Amino acid sequence: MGRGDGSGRLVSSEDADDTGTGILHVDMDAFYASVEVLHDPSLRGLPLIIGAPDGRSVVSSASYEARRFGVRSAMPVSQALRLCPHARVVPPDFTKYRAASSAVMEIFHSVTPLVEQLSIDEAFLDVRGVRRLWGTPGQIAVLLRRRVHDEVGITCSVGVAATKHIAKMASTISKPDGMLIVPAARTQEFLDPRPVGAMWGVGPKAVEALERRGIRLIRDVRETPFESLSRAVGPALAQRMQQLAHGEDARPVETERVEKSLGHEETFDRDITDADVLRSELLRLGDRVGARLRSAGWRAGAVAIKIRFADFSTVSRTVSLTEPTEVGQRIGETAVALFDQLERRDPVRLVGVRAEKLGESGGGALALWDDDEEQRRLEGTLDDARARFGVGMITRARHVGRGAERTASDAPRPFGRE
DNA sequence: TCTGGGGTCCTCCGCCAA
DNA sequence: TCTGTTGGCGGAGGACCC
Repeated sequence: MGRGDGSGRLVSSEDADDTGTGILHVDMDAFYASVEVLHDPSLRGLPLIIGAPDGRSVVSSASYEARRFGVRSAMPVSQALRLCPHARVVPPDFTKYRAASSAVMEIFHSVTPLVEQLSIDEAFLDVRGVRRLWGTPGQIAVLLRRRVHDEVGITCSVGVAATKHIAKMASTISKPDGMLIVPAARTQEFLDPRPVGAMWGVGPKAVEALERRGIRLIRDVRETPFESLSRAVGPALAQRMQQLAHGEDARPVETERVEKSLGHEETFDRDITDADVLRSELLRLGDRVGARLRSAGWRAGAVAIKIRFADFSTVSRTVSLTEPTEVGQRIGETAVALFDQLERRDPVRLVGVRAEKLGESGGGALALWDDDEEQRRLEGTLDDARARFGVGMITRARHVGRGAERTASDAPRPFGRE
């Protein structure tokens, strides 16, 4: 499968066994920093921090030279500079990054139409249908890495596996500038010894909750009864984790993405107490949101604001609009109205405005109840639930949350007052 | 010591209607 | 008319991702 290089990094040889694979996850290495080096070769080999040099900025990206000093993404720039005082701080330039990203994505699309761009610097590729053209998944990974290097000038890491989740984990482990192939038959062997936090969607809070119950490795997740896992992290995450821990991940590579919300937020250099300043800021953000809605070609069904106070506590308020809109002024005025309803008037460090498509945010979880004959009529829901949880486990189920499919109306009302 | 910005998804709660 | 139950849905907040 791969060999370690002593740093925890694991890579495969170019001709490693790739039986049963077909999904690639490609991730650029220290993307923003690499693009900056591309534009200014004198930066090569230096510890680089991408982030605004002043104010309350955090690290957007750091070169591997800076990472050696403990610098990490999302760390305040001031803290990063204490760790690595001689680092060069470069303000981010997204125009450059988007151009480099487009060039990379173009290479991917020249190999397969099944490309799912996850973010500016990573993508999934389904290469199962293009073997005749380009070779096995492992050979395609080698080809892509070479082309990204030769044609764009940066390095990337590639995970090759049978599913998206394993491919994603593999690319992370192979970083930087590596490739890791996990043949389908060795999926479980790959997963079992890894920490739960290596799973996609399991963050620090979930790790903490799991470790309190002695669940540290993916093997532990597999061997823990669903009920225990569910008590630790909730039913939705527990279900997903158990499937992933068994190597099950049927999610296809999705080439199209429908956005559900868009917004802007801004942190002030200094905390603001003047409500009029905050109101004009909300109006300005509303205008920007409106402009983006118009270019995206959809209208807001709801408007949300986010206010973060000096103590970092955050409140949000949302309101559905009677008439969907893409007019910035209307969005801004709605945001101001929401703000004026807040009672708290502490100093504010951040304000944000977001437009939502109605009925497409919020929950959608599957919840479980005790036995109830009536609910058995909801065949579709039960079948769906059985498929997710295993046969015989479900006696009663429903979907809850906004945007979820309606199921309860299929059953007779208990008190017959339609 | 200080914690960005742009998103998605999940959980919980309260209100309302049937 | 009142009360209890259920389900839908809006909203708030938080976890997580890059």
